[in-house]
Amino acid sequence: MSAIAQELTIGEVSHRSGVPVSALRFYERRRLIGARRTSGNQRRYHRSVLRRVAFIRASQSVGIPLAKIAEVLTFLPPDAPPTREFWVRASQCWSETLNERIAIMERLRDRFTECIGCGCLSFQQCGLVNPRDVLGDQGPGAHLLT
Amino acid sequence: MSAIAQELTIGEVSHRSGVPVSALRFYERRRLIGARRTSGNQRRYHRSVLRRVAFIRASQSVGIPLAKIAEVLTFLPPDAPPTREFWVRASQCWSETLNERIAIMERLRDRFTECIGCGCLSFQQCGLVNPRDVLGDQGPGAHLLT
DNA sequence: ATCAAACGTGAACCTAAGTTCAGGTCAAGC
DNA sequence: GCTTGACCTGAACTTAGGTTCACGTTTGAT
Repeated sequence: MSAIAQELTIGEVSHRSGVPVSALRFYERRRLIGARRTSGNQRRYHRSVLRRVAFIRASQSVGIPLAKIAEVLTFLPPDAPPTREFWVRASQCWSETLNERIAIMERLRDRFTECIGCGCLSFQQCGLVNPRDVLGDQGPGAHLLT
Repeated sequence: MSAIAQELTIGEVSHRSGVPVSALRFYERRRLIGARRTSGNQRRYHRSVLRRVAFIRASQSVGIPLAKIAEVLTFLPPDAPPTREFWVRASQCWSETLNERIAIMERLRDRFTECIGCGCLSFQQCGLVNPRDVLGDQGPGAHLLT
């Protein structure tokens, strides 16, 4: 399969990471990953791309949009394993975010429970249905990040 | 503004709820809300639509997709204030979901922190980058719900 | 009776995150 | 040296959740 030791084809990266080939190409267009090309224009990946891809998927799984992930990935040296420095920076970005989201959801969960208690006679005044104090006035959708 | 007491135009609902008129019409197409029509085909809403809309937005704010919200709204009697029964049912649906999501994010946050400690020499074996045990094999995106 | 503001409709457009497809090229085992 | 599976590209399509637009009708205050 792989010719030169340590270099991976897109199929190998896909298989090892569980991420579809189409998604890998898509991430490349969005500049989240990169690869050198063979003389025949095929992609050849450095092993470290597996870590990048893993990082991307882990981040996505908590709802972080690709654009944000791309920003954080600029801390990661291309074609090299993630440094401790990278982890410190990424973690600063992510865990603040995660903590905020956790807090938002806990508040909402608790308010739901309160609403049951109160029978929601005061629905319109109730914190649950006026979550602006928590979420701000950001329009529709799940504005947990962005 | 309002002619018959308690009936609201779409503009009034929009203004009071903070939800754009276009979104209200969109929710109607998705059968999340409804309204009677005047002889001139304009929408007239029962006051209770404000509660429905508030419920929709509160639910969306924690990432619940409209389709799921629509399901839960079938418990809500049309043109009537939410009953205690409704709250019990909705809360059963939502708080299970919220608890799961909170748990997922806490695990991921903690793993991020671990990764800093470990310098991620074992990145590929690390729980963070192989979150399938947590999220299952659901493909891309934030599969926290659905 | 008039007239502007508010309302109505359908169609097109938008972002995110991809997937699918058509048509063509590369590479490696036999 | 040939063949087949893997790879390439760009374009079109998808779902969610809407927004924007063009164009026509209703309302209700004066």
